[in-house]
Amino acid sequence: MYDKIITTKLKDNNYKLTEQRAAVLDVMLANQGQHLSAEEVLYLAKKELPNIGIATVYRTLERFAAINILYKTMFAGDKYRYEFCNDRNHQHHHIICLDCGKITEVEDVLLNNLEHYLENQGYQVVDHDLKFYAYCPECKKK
Amino acid sequence: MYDKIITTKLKDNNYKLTEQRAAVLDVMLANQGQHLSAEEVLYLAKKELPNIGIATVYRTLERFAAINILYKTMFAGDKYRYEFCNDRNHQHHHIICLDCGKITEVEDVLLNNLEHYLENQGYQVVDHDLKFYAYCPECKKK
DNA sequence: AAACGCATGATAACGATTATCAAAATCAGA
DNA sequence: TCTGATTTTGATAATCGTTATCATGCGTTT
Ligand SMILES: [Mn+2]
Ligand SMILES: [Mn+2]
Ligand SMILES: [Zn+2]
Ligand SMILES: [Zn+2]
Repeated sequence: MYDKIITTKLKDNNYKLTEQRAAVLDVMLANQGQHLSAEEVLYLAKKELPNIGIATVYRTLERFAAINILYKTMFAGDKYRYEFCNDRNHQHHHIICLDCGKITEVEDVLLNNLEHYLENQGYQVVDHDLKFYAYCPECKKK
Repeated sequence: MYDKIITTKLKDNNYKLTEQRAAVLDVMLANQGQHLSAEEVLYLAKKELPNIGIATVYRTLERFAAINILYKTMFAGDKYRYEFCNDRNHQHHHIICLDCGKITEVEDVLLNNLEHYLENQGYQVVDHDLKFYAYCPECKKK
């Protein structure tokens, strides 16, 4: 029922798909493109599984992020947010509007140069995280 | 006694330089290139001013960051770190070694392209924050 | 059935930051 | 210089996201 890539990742990490984990996964799949906090995931998952607890949500999000089913990031130093991560949107970055808080996404293209440079310096780059703080077109007009 | 740029920024924001604030500023000036937590700043500032309190340190760091005397950033989702910010190192980015945790710095050069692109899209980019997670040359050898 | 191991949920603990508030210092005007 | 207003400070309480703990449950293997 789930995408083959997902079930493969789960199996490769011999990772049991309990009903709690399925509920979390369903929430994340149903909200692609959104950046949900653990509390928001709990709220949504309770609709499918009313007795699920916050600890399980945290544990599940953490593990899904570890096997790259989810992308975990923090935008404003307050709390982590999670989004479903397929191979299309894997490396993308965020523009956070300083006025309305809206988050939009940027493709990862021009960073490859910089990474290659660092690898020539002897680094082995595993990941990067780029955020732009800006006024979005709507807010800029005001 | 302080750089003219600093005193100007303080005056422009009619910002009184109390002995507590001077102690914090001294700590940051004496530790350029380091990324200090509030707790570490407190520890160091107490050597100059033993009665300074943690609340004042937080308040002072916050305000110095607001007028761009300090650069405030968070590396691993745990706590904020601060570093002195002059006009030379203003826009730079960090490589965090996933093994030893060492932080090194990257000049900000290749991001201008991306920013220009976003500005053409109607954004007004104010700041950006880029972190690389990598193995540093020493740790890569192991 | 018994023993094992992993998963769960309730809740306590943690830790960084912020809020509160009374006291102290500083400032502005008479 | 007195005086009242304003700002700053330090102790400490409160907040809040996250992690740790632990007893319970449940599926699997002997
Ligand atoms: Mn995103
Ligand atoms: Mn730095
Ligand atoms: Zn906006
Ligand atoms: Zn290293």
